[in-house]
Amino acid sequence: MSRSDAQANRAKILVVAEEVFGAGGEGASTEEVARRAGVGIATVFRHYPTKAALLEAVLTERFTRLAGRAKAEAGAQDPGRAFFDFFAYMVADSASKIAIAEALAEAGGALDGPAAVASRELHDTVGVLLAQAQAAGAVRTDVDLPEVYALLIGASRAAYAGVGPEVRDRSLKIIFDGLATRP
Amino acid sequence: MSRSDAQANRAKILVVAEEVFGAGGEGASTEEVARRAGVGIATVFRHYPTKAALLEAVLTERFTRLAGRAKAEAGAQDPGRAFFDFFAYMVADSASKIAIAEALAEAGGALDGPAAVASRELHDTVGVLLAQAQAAGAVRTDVDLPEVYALLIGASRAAYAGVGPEVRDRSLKIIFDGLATRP
DNA sequence: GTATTTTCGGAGTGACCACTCCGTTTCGAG
DNA sequence: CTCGAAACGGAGTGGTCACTCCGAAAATAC
Repeated sequence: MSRSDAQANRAKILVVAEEVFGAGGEGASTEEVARRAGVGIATVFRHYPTKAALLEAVLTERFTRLAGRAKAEAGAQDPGRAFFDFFAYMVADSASKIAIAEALAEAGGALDGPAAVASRELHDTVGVLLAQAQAAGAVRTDVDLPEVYALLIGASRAAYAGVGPEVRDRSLKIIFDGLATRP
Repeated sequence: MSRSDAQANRAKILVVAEEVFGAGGEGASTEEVARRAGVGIATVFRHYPTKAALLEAVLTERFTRLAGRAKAEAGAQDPGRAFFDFFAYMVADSASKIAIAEALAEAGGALDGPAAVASRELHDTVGVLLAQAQAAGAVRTDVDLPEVYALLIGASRAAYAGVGPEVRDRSLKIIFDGLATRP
């Protein structure tokens, strides 16, 4: 059993790290995380032995949360709406999370460990949403998961740039029009 | 008049820097550039006084080249085709050029100096291509330059990720379908 | 061919950052 | 309250990287 103050610190570090890496990308420093969490540097490294481990913990947390949200949508009564809603949600959510978008971009390749598992889970759940939306006639049946996922990644990364919410939404609308079945 | 060997080095450094930053992003080291160019570090810094200056030179060069290509397309007999061709060309071209895509993403905001001028020129020329394509009836008239440019940036950044050419082309096709006028 | 001047190379320098060591503090069981 | 164990903070360490200094080398002028 670990001490309760240690558990609290561990949790706080995770939360702060998500903010810090979200704002500054992978380049943000561990000291910044420690400072903003109100702990010493050593405490961060005690809980997460390397910077990579900390980043992995952040990503795992985030992928898992997104996958959970996607799964919840997967039960919806309107699969078309569910698909497009989740797409828009994830893009908007990534707007302040560079690290996530960066990691997503890498995810095809090099990730390993728990984060890779969580990433795959997210990927697969988006696949389910897509299949359901296609079955319901809301999304063209001649598009496949790889290109849809690529669009999702691209829109997420673009969303981080100086692009405001209005432009982001208009961009999404164009993508959605490209994905939707023709009336 | 500068010595001819110095001019040759200066040019070679620019070319190599484009490769190195293209492959490794802004994080790539100046020493790497020097090594691959076959010159000493001091030589790089003599020609480009800071790393930022070197990066700016690379970006300026690249933006100017892209803008030139866009301008050439602007005279084409089929403006719709010209617009979509240039869009696809730029995305494919960015696939091996992270630094460019990153800089494009920033371009709304913080760039300054010659690179900013070149970036704006590219932006404006894309605007011309868009307007011509719309006038020719190839692109929906209810889309505007900001969202089109956002899509261009997003697609360029996504293209760098592990996404292969086939998936990239299928993603582009979806975007193009969203941009095209309905039959 | 020699003198002069430009350019070169690479060993330094200082700042930054991931990560470690250890004396001190704090928790919680008895 | 007391005491041992668990956890903490922050000064230190090694490595990396942007950038500088200066003696050596090479190019043009004559």
